[in-house]
Amino acid sequence: MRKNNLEVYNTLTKKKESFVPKEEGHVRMYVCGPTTYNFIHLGNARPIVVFDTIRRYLEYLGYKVTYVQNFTDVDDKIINRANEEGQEPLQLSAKYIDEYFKDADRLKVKRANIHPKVSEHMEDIINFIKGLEEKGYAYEVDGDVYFSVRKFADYGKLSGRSIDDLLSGARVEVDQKKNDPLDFALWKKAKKGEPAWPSPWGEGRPGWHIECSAMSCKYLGQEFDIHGGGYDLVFPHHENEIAQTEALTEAPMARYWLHNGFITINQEKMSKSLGNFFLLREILEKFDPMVVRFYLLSTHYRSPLDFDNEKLEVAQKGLERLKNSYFQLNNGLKNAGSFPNGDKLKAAAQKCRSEFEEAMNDDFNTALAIASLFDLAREVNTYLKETDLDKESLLAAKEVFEDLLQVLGIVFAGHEVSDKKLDELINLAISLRQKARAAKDFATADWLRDRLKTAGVILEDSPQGTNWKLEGETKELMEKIMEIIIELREKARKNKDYPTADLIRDNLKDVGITLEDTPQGTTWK
RNA sequence: GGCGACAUAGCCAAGCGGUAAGGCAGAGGACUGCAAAUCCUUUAUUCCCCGGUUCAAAUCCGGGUGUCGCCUCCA
Repeated sequence: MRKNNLEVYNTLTKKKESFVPKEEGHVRMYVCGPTTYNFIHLGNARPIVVFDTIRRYLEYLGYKVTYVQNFTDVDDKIINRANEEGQEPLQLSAKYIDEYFKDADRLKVKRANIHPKVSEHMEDIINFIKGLEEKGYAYEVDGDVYFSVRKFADYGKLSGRSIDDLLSGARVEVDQKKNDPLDFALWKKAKKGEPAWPSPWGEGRPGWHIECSAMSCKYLGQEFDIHGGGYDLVFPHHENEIAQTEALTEAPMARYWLHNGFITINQEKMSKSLGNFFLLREILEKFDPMVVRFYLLSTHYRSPLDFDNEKLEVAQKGLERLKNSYFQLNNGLKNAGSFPNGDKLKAAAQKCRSEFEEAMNDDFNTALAIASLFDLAREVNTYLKETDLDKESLLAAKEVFEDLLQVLGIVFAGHEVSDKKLDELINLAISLRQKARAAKDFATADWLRDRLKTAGVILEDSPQGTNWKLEGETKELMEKIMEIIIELREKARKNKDYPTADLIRDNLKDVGITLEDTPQGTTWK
């Protein structure tokens, strides 16, 4: 366990507090997940990434984390959508739960320990409501069950409003069935054609808020450590959860309430009702998932984050800088030895780690934490200009780099490989050989054929052109062929045959491969 | 109408009482056969405005102005 003095901003107390879990060394957290009637949009992605990062940092500190994220799979919007599409509601939501995981996986969001669904917790929910009824906090009216808000003295403590404020600002049409306009539904009587479950109050389904109370209680118990979600859940969702849970258990529901700010478009909240939302997968068509993740973490989680393509492009460039540095670091490691010139780098690595931790300890300030990574990248890049590289120092920097990227959930993909690219590369190699043959440079042509053969690409010349066969895995083949092409270009450069060298570089660019000449040799990406 | 948040360079964004991080963009220079990448220098006498507290304020207090959010489903 790392020593820490983590402070988190608690919506409940409206200030930063020292973070102390109820059980030493173990953090229990619950994060409100999506209602699954569509693909997730960027606004949904923010809390997912933010709380995943918080979880990763807690784990980095050495805590055991029990992470629960629910799916709301029984809901009006799901039912409506399913009716429109002539589908079963639960089928529809199951589909979007699948799709949710596809998106979350691409963003490198770790799976929760438990992903409870409403549809699978009817008994827990019903028992919870029964308990409230027994305690006098709930009442039934014609198959509906409501929570008596006025019976719960602390109502409003999370969102900071009084019952009178709520009444004066009420925009809701008063439902005559309720005893009090503020009361909210715990259980809704089934309408015709709706999914319904049997209950002591007849066929019906749960209200929205009760699921989180019942499921968090079931998996995390009383007074769990962190309850998270978007800021728009503070009222009424979380307020109502508190009322239900605390009325029943007579214990605090959660110790720390964390809420992330909104994604905005032109300064306006991105939301389904405004229709100004972007589906995550639309964005992932244009941008690497890691760029999106990096962008989401480049601002403090409680601040609003404005979205447009340009901002993603900036994030992309920034991440690229880190990525270049990280890969050049690995490249430098190949020929590193033991030299006494790495003290500054080692110190920088250590400084980076401590600044990163300090930033994260201050209410998960990822924006500041990322800045420490940029500082390390600069030191690494500077050190890489040395002719003698010290392995131990490079490894120290690499370890910090990797540990911290792991916390952020950023993974740098290695060389992108695909069969299509492999084909293009081989065709390029063949055309280069053809060029040599045309120039009667048979030495080079044969050299190329032999080297390719060793690599697993067998060329066969025929009157119709050159055919080829492959032996081996795509990834290995690509690495080897690149090695050969770079070697070929190196030869040309030595002979000051720059037109050929540049032609090779340009052709590679067309395939989507960029060459970089460094003191340690040429690398590609 | 009630409640709340925020305003920092061309853009994004930290800092939240001790004399303005970081990224992107721009300018100049270095390296390079040319590129790419990288490095160095440079870019806010000042943090929306006006008062106040303090030896000291972007940071605290009061008053404006502007933007946004919640009070209805929302992450």
